[in-house]
Amino acid sequence: MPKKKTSENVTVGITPVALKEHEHAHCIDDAINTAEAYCKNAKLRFTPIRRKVLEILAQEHRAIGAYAILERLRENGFGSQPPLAYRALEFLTKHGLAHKVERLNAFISCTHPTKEHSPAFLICRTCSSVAETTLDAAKTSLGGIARAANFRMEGLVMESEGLCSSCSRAAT
Amino acid sequence: MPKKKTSENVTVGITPVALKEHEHAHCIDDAINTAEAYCKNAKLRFTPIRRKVLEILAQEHRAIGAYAILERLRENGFGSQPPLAYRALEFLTKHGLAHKVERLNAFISCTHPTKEHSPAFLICRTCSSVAETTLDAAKTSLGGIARAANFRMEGLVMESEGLCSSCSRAAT
DNA sequence: CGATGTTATGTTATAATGTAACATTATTGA
DNA sequence: TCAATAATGTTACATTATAACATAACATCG
Repeated sequence: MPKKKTSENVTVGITPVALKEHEHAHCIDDAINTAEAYCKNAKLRFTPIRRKVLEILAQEHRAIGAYAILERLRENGFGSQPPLAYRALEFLTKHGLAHKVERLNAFISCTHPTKEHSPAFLICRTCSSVAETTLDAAKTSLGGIARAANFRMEGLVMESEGLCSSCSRAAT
Repeated sequence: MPKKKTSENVTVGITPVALKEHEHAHCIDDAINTAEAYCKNAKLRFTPIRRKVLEILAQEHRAIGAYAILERLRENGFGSQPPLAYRALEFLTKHGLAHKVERLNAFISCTHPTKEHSPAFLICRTCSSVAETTLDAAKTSLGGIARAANFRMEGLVMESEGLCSSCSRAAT
């Protein structure tokens, strides 16, 4: 992350949503609260381990690998067998509360939960920050090509690796 | 693949380039010939193992995992240690002669070699066919967002999973 | 309540994917 | 032909992910 100010107030350095300087504690609270409300409404069980995994993810605007999550789980008194992490991640991604960043084989908490969307990511190769934005898959250029080919799109992975604004400036 | 006709003449069922019924032998020859010319021109070494890996990839309009490639290499008298496959794949992807499909952790031969491009893929979840098309990364919706955020895009992963035309029809 | 079906978790084992590191061989170019 | 570079051979291991089955928690309906 470009500039760390305090553990509570972090500069994130990309625009979409993980953007700009912000009270980062809000991100975590928002993610948890939104997930809680969403699960309650949809009659899904927001269990302790699922909550903890989302908390872990929401603590950073970066993607985190399953085994790193697993380590954090262990530190918090949960078991440390891979299925624990993968099952919680499956639940969170299935319901749009988190996403997998394919390019990194790692996971990130969603910054636009509840909204039906195709996520897209800007991944900084220097500071590892990952910013999420949303797309209408059908309106992308690939959507047009798919339509012309009678290909029925069901999911879209769109991720760009490069340099975020801060790191790009620093690299000059 | 939607309909197999003969080993030489295969219906591929998506439009972009792996499109339509075609003399599939041409795909393989083209891939090899283009790669050979490209390497000669760029003074790169198109070694036997690199050639064989490209041949293996070009035999299918599907993505193939590194270990499946490795097995094919072994059948052809090459060694079967992972680095053999990964090094050849690194060479081929670096020079745009093949691509990695991130969603599948697998590789596919490029159908638009030599042209500088951002590849994009339509992946059929039923028949596993993968069709490649090209994009101008900067002109995608994510390109616009990146520009607004001063994010310097260096690479783009764009992959859609869904149903190809044939499988979509069959699923009705 | 209590039986029962369903969902989630615990646990072991293993599969699949990918890389580091170093030795040897081949090729290039002075 | 020598030295530098690039490619391959080889061993070992790191990382990511899942199968399979047992137990526990929860829901709900009689």
